[in-house]
Amino acid sequence: MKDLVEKEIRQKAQTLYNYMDDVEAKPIPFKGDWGFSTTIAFKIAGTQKGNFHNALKEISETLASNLEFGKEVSRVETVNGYINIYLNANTYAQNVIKTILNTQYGKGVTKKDKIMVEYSQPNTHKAFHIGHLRNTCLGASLVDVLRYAGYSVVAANLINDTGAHVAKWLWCYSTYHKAEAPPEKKSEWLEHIYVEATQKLAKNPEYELQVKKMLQRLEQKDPEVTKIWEQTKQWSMDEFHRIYSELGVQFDVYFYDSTLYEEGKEIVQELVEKEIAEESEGALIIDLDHLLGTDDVYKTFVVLRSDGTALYQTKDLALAKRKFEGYGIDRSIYVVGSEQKLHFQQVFKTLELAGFKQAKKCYHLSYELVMLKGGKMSSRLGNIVFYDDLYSEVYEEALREVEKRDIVQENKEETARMVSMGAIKFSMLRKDNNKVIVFDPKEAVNFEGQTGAYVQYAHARASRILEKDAYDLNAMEFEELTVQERNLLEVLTKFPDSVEQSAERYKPSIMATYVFDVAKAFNEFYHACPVLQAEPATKNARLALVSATTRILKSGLQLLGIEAPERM
RNA sequence: GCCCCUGUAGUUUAGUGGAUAUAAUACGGGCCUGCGGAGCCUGUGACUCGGGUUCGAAUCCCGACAGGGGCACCA
Repeated sequence: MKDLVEKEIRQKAQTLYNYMDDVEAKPIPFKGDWGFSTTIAFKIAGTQKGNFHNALKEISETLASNLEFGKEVSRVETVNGYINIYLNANTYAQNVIKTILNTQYGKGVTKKDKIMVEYSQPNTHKAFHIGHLRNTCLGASLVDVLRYAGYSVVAANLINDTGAHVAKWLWCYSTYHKAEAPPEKKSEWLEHIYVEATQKLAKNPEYELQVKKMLQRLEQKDPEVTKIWEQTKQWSMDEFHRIYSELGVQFDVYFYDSTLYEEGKEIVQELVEKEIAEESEGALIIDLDHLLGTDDVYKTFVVLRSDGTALYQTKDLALAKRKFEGYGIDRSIYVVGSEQKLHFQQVFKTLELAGFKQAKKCYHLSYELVMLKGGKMSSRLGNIVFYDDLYSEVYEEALREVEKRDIVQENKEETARMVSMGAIKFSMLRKDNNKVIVFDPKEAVNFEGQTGAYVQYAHARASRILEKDAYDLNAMEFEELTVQERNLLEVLTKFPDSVEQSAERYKPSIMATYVFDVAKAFNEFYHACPVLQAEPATKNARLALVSATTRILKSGLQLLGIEAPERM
């Protein structure tokens, strides 16, 4: 409908005023008025000479009187230059509900771009913490949102299974924990050894040499080291797969650092031959500012350690190429924390200098950190909040809540699982990417207000009504629509736009906010408008409306990776 | 010092140039035995400051101020 309104305005603006730009219709911002509004008269008046306000008045009135719509529009009027198009509520409501129930509402048209989204990127030999959780929720949701918006998407993960942190871990393990097997909680145990290594090195810097040696042996595929590495790495991988399955996250491709550094080193050699990379203090570097003619922006970029071992950036150069060459993608998105912004600018600029054409199609989707009240999480300080601990705490709280209600007799554990997972994911997604999340344990176990549980609850309530009676779409007839019905319907019609916005701007937070708005509108409707007790005609119409609402809630939640329980 | 991000009710937050700034939470006051009170209604309360662009600025530009992150062999 919005499209139709926009199209009609665009057409008349063209024929009457030769106005070629795009036209946007927005909802009339006043409570109780249902329809669309456009500010086009302001824009046309702005291009004309003479008195602005006279022109504005004349244009808006001429345009308004020339607009022609079908029976879904009740009237058109102008107010201070705004042109308001009021909807015929009953007819429009019927069409909206039918569209929602009979089509894949909000599903974008198939787009030609194939996009790779790389996210999660856990480090083996370390624990999965709430920082990874934000990344993983964000990436997983983005994949779903982009797919729903019509893109073809490859979900990729990069396992950081080699490098300095692994060498540090292996050193500590083989000198102090030789042949030790992990306990049941592998994740935490792995992390402990890493922390122990860091502490030992801080106290005795002379051990650094041993770690360095370990890294070299690892890269040279020393059989003894490789054997331990493979075994211990597997423990990490087991944990990751368990966690991904709990989160309901799936990847199409797994990349491993350990399979990238050799190719990375070759690329570095080419860069040396092209005189892009040069030697400095034994290491190979790229003086980006010098090459690009900038001043202190891109800094120097180290691409190979002085002992010949690879860095993260060495591998990233190879990975960028492998993505485009191996998967036929048009765009490559890296979901990585904002603290690595400079790193990716350096990687992409280097690729550009090296003549890699798709360098401009690489995009670092940065998001802000998850912090604690006291500041950053750090292994050294031992203040990391692990995913496993967070989950069990929230789960216990959800289970206590569930047990208070006799509506859920069976599947208490399953319901608690859905609710706790929903709470965690929603809290990770509802904020804008570039805002810091300060993790608060009290807030994490809260199921009131702007939370996943609130949205799920609305869905459960709506589902329960539908269990109790059936409706006939063809006989749907609204009498006078109540404010709450109109408001709910208006919110429902915004779904396609929210999908598109989330996808184009890479912001699942838009979908989270949207889904909350739907739940809010539904709860208001629920209290004001009886469904099952209403007169037959109204009951039928309201049942259809409730049904449409559950559809949207479920689809929206799904795009966030959140399940929609029917009872809770 | 340089680069990036963020400044909106006490706190958390929506808002990619349009009318009366969106919610949550906290605090105060209410909700009839009507589909489930993880809910609803109601009151109090906000655009960091100074310039500029524009018919119109929370939104764009410039400059302050405040917080966070990054800047050579970590990822």
